[in-house]
Amino acid sequence: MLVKSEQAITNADRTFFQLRKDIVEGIIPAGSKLSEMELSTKYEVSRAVIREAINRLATCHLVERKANVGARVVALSPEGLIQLYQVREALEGMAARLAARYMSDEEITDMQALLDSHFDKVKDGQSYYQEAGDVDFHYRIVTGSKNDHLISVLVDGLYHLVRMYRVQLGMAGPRVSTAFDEHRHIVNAIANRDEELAEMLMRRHILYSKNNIEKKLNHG
Amino acid sequence: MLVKSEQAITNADRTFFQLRKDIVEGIIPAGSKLSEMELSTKYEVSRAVIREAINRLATCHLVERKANVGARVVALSPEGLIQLYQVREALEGMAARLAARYMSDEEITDMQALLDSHFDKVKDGQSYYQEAGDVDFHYRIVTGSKNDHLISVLVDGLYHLVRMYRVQLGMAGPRVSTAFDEHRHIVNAIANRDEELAEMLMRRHILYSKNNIEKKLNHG
DNA sequence: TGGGCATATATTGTCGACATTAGTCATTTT
DNA sequence: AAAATGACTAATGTCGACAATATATGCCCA
Repeated sequence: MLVKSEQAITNADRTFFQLRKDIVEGIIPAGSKLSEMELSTKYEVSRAVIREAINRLATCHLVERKANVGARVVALSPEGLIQLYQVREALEGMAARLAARYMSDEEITDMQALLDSHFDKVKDGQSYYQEAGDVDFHYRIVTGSKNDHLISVLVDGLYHLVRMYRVQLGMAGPRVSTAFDEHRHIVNAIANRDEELAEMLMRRHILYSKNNIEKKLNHG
Repeated sequence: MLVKSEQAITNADRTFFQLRKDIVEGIIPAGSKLSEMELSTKYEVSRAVIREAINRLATCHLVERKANVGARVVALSPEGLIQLYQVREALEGMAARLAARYMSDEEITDMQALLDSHFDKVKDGQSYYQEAGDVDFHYRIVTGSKNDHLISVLVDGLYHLVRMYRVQLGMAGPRVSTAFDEHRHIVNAIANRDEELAEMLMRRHILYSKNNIEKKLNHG
């Protein structure tokens, strides 16, 4: 897994990261109320830093805040999941297109190597790396787009919500081998600088993921 | 112009809206530093509300903040503009697709009427309404997508940056009549529930806009 | 008994003061 | 003389207390 450049400088940073982690992993239940006083005692910081952390979480769409009332952790719903994947399809499709245009040959080579190593690990049945591998792949494509807005919206925002759904609804996969083939085809399109195909394949890849998760939501 | 549902409840809200307005309209110059103390005296509120307002502006990508250093208004650049329109193309294309799927017949009828009224005004040469009409049209499509993420990212975030570029680089149009035809075609596609066409036309519409603005940037 | 109003309480919003950090400038040392 | 180091300054980060608001409680009245 890539080491994120998110480095906690200030207390507000640390508290924000910790709160986000606890929300994504369900330690703080979805839909629950966030009391500033309560959290400030629990995390041993002042209310000001809690407030800042909550405000940041609100911009990630991980909590919803109402003036003079307070903040609640978002509720997970099938509609929310569908909307999330609709946006992912649009943004990551564009990211793949831009990656095909802007990624350097070296970046592409690295990504191919990354895919090879992931393939070996998955072949050996190391299911632990499945999600990490998937995250890594999408992360590379997005950063390869060289588009700051795209990167920020996806990496700082949507991906945490995606992970929250995965963790709390227990979506570990499978769909591993087929997803790997799809990743390969996308990388090939990018290596061939075929923007059109890269975008189309990425959009279908995300559509398939959505359908897979929806199926689990309904039948599982 | 639609009345936005953004209602200022708290002082931080008011200060945030005011600051955003002043930044978008260039009253606070692009690239300039935002001093918390200075602003707190200027806007007659405490540093805490200024801090919250600045944090919110940072999530809109209107200012950039560095820990222990401060915040600066974003700098306008051709690359930034291109990146902005790349994201718009992806998101509004998807919005048009979803609008074709989810908008009610009544909403579509209203939108057609809106377009008619805009056409009359533009035909009479009321150039004042050109930008307002364009904003209105895109706003309807986005909200018609019924996708909260899409709506939030575009309406609360990117559109203000778009307006900042328009205002400060003096992009009033023309391209009015041709843009109107494009709007018509998009609405027709939505009325026909043709998702594929609606997305494609919207993406081309935004691409044309980008090319138009780029041309002005280079030759004007 | 049920509804509406006033009070009470607990939470959020706001503020000014203190702590900490980054940047600047002068001094010192090689 | 140039570079490094140290204190100084001015900004941001953090805190606890006060003010304003929303919700809950209980009382009064129809």
